[in-house]
Amino acid sequence: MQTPTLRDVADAAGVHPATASRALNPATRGLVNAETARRVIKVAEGLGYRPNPIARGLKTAKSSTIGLVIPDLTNPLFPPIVRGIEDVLEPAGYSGLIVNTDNDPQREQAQIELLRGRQVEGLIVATALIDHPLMARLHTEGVPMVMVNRRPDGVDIPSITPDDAAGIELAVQHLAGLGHAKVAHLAGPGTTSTGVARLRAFRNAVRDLDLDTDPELVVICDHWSEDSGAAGLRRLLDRRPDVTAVVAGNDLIALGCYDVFAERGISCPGEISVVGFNDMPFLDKLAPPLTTVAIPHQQIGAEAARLLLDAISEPDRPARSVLLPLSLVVRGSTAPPAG
Amino acid sequence: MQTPTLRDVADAAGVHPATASRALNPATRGLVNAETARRVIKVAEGLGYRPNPIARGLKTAKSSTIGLVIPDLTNPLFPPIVRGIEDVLEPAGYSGLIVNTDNDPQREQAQIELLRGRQVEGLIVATALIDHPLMARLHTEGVPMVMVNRRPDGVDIPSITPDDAAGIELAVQHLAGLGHAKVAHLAGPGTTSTGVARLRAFRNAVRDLDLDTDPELVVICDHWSEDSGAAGLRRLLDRRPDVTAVVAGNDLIALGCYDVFAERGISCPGEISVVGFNDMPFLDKLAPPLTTVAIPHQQIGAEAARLLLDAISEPDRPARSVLLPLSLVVRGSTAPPAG
DNA sequence: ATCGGTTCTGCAAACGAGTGCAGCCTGACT
DNA sequence: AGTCAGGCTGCACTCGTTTGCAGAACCGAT
Repeated sequence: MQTPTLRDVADAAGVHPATASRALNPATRGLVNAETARRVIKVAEGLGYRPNPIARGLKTAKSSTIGLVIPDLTNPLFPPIVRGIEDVLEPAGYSGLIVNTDNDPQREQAQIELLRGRQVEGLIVATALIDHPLMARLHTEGVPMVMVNRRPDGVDIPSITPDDAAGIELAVQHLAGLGHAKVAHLAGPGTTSTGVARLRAFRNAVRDLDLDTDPELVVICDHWSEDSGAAGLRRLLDRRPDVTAVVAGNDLIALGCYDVFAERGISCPGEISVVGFNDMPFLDKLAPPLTTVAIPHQQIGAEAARLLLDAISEPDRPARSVLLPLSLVVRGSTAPPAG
Repeated sequence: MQTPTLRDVADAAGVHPATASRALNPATRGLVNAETARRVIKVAEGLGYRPNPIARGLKTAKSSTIGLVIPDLTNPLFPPIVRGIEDVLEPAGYSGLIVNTDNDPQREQAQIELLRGRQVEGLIVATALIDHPLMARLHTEGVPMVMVNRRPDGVDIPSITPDDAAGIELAVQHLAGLGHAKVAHLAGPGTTSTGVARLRAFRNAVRDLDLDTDPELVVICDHWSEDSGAAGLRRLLDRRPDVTAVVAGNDLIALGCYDVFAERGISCPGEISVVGFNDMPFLDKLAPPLTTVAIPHQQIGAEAARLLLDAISEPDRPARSVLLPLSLVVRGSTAPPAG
């Protein structure tokens, strides 16, 4: 016996499929006699009836599916966010379809095309660039979407981002408090909102705290990756070997620093302190354990999902954006400067 | 203008929808005049026609979707496997739907129910237990599925697993080669195939290499987790404080050992050497970098996806299972025993 | 007894694509 | 010229569910 269909239930209950449909759907249940409804429901349970979402989707033009666009699931930043998203989506009867773009715009476009082909009802996007024509276009086409972690400029799309400025301020204050005066920043790419926001916050912070404002203390990395971080630190050390502390754009960039420390025999935090950003898992097991700015990953995801579900159910509510608070996790990679 | 439908294409091309359908579908294209087909295809491209998979799925009873059942996406072992899977699924026109079970059988059942409700055409399951009635039932019901990483006993389901025995042998040989005689094993739970296979392999290896075979040197951990690993090592040290090397059931258990080392002031690898299993990302950044048995994560996923696609297209081909080769990655957590 | 109004149920038409079957046309062969 | 085969195309139905509309049954009020 195949999985029973609505018609089977209706036949077994002695009613018309339409009535069965109404009885089974909580929203329309009021239209049918309470007694009949009860009977239909009982029969449906007895048969183990599960409505076919494909058929329903065809009729209602809804897929109960939303697309998750991330750069790379393998990046430890994303799994917790994805879980946060799914934990909200699931009780709402939605499922998430994950695609990886590998930060390739071409691939991103293709993947989003694919998602739209699958009739997703909305998009949660973690690949935003500051200048992102594709996102702008989708937005004007009315595709419900929310950005996580990063956001494009000048487009009124709802977003959930960490409070980058506050996070960097926390990091710089911590280092200044330890006595560091020559603090550098390995910034993320200038094409991402997080990259520029953190850089701007860094500049403000060093100025406000009367630290060294030499522009040579800022190096912009090409990617949010270990390798780019390592390359950035090498460049920095070649220009300013006297630097005593580094605020990394994110944890991966900080990990790149560790590689350079090993390579050049620099002791951390003895000679140079490092602060990361994101608080990826297992950072506490590093040598030394990485001091970093912690963002509430799961909460970011959950909040994003909620926002998207809102946007889907009330399409013309104004875009709402949320800035999530974060905290500094002090571990072993920061210490007062030598001497 | 909404996304164009098959009827739109047909109208624009001046043919009947049925003809358009046949022209667009490579499998049936031979039935229509080559010239007509060309024209229809051209028009379809012009309009940006994308077949609606929901409608197609309704008619063909295929969803082009497969379910990925994993314990927890947040566990670093899984993202690479998932990527491997999706990299194969995508070109084949399939998408993966991920669910997390948190190792809760109740939740697992509910999630799988949900996946089946969404008409997935097959399942890739990473949550197998040795005794797993649910999987056995699904298998007899004819649900195409393949197991990754772990497999149930006594059921003829295709699976992709690492060669656990060979891996453990590699680890024990390495330690024996360094001069260790008192090697312990922190085994994973006996409810999982990997747990028992690795334990059995460990027992064989220590016997074959003439090492200490004291059963007290084996501790079975309740879960594949840091905490369980830490608890296991504490128990071990209380019984056999003279142990000089530990083969951990997996990397998380090994990480738990690191916690105990810190807690009790034990130096690694000075006093105790540790070998992990799986080669999760970033293990090389630990202090000390963890020696571990590397499994080809992406390849496991890719192979699993291929096997499943095969099983879907040829349902009564006999189940094929693959044992993937692995290698030992020697890092800093292993050294000759003191003295 | 008639009417108006509920309350419930059934009918039938969708949604977008796939497909067996019938029928058209063309061309070739007798 | 008539027949037949074969190649294309169109018709109409189907997948499982939802939903506007119509009609049945029943109630109370006139």
